[in-house]
Amino acid sequence: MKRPPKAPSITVSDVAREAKVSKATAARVLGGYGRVSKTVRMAVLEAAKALDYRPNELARSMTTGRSGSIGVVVGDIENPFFSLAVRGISDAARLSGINVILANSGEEVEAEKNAIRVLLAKQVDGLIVTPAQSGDIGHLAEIACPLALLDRALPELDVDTVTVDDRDAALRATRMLTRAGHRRIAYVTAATLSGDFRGAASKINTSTVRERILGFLDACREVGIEGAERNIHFGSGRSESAHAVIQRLLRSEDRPTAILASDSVVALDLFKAIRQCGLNIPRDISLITFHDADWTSVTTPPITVIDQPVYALGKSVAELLIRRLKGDDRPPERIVLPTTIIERMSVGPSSET
Amino acid sequence: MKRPPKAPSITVSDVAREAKVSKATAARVLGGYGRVSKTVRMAVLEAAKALDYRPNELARSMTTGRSGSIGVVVGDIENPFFSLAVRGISDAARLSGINVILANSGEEVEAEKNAIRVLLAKQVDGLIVTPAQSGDIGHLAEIACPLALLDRALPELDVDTVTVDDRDAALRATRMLTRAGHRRIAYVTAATLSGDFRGAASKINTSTVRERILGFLDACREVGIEGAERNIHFGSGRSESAHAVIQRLLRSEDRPTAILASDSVVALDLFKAIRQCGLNIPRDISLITFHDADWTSVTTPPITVIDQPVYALGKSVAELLIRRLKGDDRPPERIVLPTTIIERMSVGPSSET
DNA sequence: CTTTCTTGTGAGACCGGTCTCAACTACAAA
DNA sequence: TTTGTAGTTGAGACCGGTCTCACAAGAAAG
Repeated sequence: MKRPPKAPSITVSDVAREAKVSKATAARVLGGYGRVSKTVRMAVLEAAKALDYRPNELARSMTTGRSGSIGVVVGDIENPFFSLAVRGISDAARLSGINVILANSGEEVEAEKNAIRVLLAKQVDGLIVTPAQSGDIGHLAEIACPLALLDRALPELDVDTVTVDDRDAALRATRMLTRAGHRRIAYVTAATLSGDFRGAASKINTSTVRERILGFLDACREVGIEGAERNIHFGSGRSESAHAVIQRLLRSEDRPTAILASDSVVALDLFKAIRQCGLNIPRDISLITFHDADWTSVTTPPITVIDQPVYALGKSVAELLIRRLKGDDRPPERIVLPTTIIERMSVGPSSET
Repeated sequence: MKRPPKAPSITVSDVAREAKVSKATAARVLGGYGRVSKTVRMAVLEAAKALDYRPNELARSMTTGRSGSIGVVVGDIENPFFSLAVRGISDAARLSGINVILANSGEEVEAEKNAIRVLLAKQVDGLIVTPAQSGDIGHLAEIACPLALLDRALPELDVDTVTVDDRDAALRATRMLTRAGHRRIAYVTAATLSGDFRGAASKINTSTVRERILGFLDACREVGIEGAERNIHFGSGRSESAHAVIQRLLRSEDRPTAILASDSVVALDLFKAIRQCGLNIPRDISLITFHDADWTSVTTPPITVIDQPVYALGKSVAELLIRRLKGDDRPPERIVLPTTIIERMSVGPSSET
C-alpha cells in the first residue's frame, strides 16, 4: 500500500456536488447546525453515505477553535495508580464525547514542559496534570486553557484540583505504627527534592508530598519521637540508585522497625528488598503503603494499605475540567477525597531491642 | 457557552507584521522550510519571541495532511500488560517526535470501532490496534492509513504485526505441567468467543488465543490426554460472571490439578479464588500464567510465568509503524518475539488420586 | 393587496498554517 | 551589454470545515 498516492478524502464540497446543493447547505446537514429542510437533509445524507464521507475533525477544530480533546500528563502510566486514574479520566471524558491525549512525564519537569507544549500546540481544550515537581511551575501558571490538577495540589495555582486527604491518611497510618510500639519509623517516597530538606517541610511545594510528611511528623511528635525528619527518604523511584538507597536503609545499624511507603511501586521494591535481606514482615519490620495495588492482598503477609479512591480521583478531575470547558465560571474547586486504611497483616509490634 | 475571553493567539501573520516581512517569509522561518536570509531569519525569530508565538499544530496538519500523531487502541490500559506495552510505544514514538493518542476498547468491538473512527477523524497518521475480536474485522480492513497489530495477529490482515511465540510458549508451559504428572489441566482465558467452540481451534481468528490453544492441545496430545478441549475456559475477564466461572471450575467434582492462565489479571483472580477455596498452590493445584506481572514474584509461593517481552513488543510495533509512516514500502512484516519461562514455585506434582 | 416575518438556501470570508509561482536582486558568464 | 542563474522575497491559492450575511419564497399580519 503506497501512502504517497494521496488518499483523496471526501469533503463537504464533494457531498454537496453529489447532492446538488451548495457547500454551505451540505455542511449544515453534515455538521448538524443551522436549519435545513427535510428533503434536502435526506438528499445530503444519502450522498454522504454513497460517497462514504468522513468528517475531518482537524478542519472542524480549525474553525471552531475547540478540538474536542483534553491532554493528560501523568508521571508514569505504568504505575497502577496512574493507569487507574487515567481510566477514570477516560471514562468521564468518553461520556462527554471528549477524547484523551496521554503523555508521560517520567516525573521529570523538562519532559512535562515539553509534553504540555506539544499538547497545547495540538489545541487541546483543557489539561489535566500531575505536576512532577513543585518548585518549577511557571509553565503551568502561564497555561491559557483550563487546567486541572490531579492528586497533587499547588498552593500558588488556583485551579480545579482533586486530591486525597494525604496528611490525615499519613497521620492515621503512622499512628497505627506508633501504637504498635514503633519508634524508628521511616517514610520512603519516590519524590525527589529540588533543594535540601533539613526538615523544612513547609518548603515542599507539592502538596501530596508535603502533606504526607506533615502527617507523618505529626504522628511522630504525638509520641515524642525526636528528629523524625531524618527518617524521611526521598528519591526511591525507578532507578538503580533507588535500589541502593533502600538496601542501605535496611542494612543500617539503626534500621527502622516500620516503614510507610508513598506508593505501591516503592512498596513492592521495599517488600522484595526486605525479603532479600532475610527480614520478616511483620516480625522484623512492619510495612504500610499508600495505594491498594492488587498485589498487596496476595502477598504473605498481605500488606496493610491506605486505600485511595484512585478511579474516583481521575473521574472527578475530568468532570471538573469538562464542566469548566462547558463554560462553568465558578471559582476553582479543591476537592479532597477521603481515604480508608485497609488493615491486613503487615503491621506487628515493634521488634526494637 | 462562553469561550469569549478569547485567547487571541499569535499567528504567523502577526509575527510577519511585527518583523515587517511578508506572511510567507515569516512562515518559512517559523515552519523551518524554504530558504531565508540570515538577517531576515533573525528578525522573524526575534519578533516571534517578543510576541510569544506558538504554532498551531492543527492548522499545520490541515495543510500538510499529516498530524504527527498515531492512535493506539488497546483492550484495557489497566492491565499491566498493556500499560507496559503502551510505554514501549510512547517511548519509541517520542524518539521520532510523534505523539500518541490512546483509546480503550474495553475489549469490545463496538467500542473499538468507535475509537478507530474517532482517531481517524482526528487524522492520525497511523494506528496500532490490539483487535478485541477476531470475527469482525471489516472496520480494520478498510482503514486507509498505515495500521499495525500488537500482540494479536489476524491472518486475513496483511499488515505489520508483532506478536510472541504464543503456540510454543503455551506448549512449553503445558508440557511443564504434564511432565509434573498433571492430566486434568485447564486453560483459562479472558477472551470471549463469538460462536461456539467445540474444539474447532482453527475457527478462532485471533492469533494469540488460537495459537495458545493449539500449543496447549499439542502438549495434551503428546501425553495422550483425551478431550482437552473441554478444559478450555473462555470469558474470565473483569466481570462477575467471570468470577462465577472460576468458582465453578475450582469447586467442580473433577477440578483441574493444574491451570494455565492467559494473563496476569486472570491469574490474580485465580490465585485469590484458589485461596478462598482453601486450596494450596502447588500442593492441590499448580498454576502458570502468561506475563511476568510484578506481583507474581512476591506471592507465596511465587508464580511460574511465561515471560513475554512486553515492552519490546510495544516498542517494535511502534518502530514498524513509524518506519512505514516515513515511506517505507517493504511488504508487511510479521515479527514473532520469543518468550521464556521463569520457573518459580507454583508447579508441583499432580495431586490426582 | 401590501407589509413584515419566517424559513431555507447559496456565496463567500475565515481559521492558521503550507506551498506554488512569479518577481526582484545580485553577481557571474558570454 | 546581454543573458544566466542562484538566492530571496511577496502575493495569493489552498486545506476542509464553520459561519455570517444576503436574498428568495411563502406565510402571517395589517
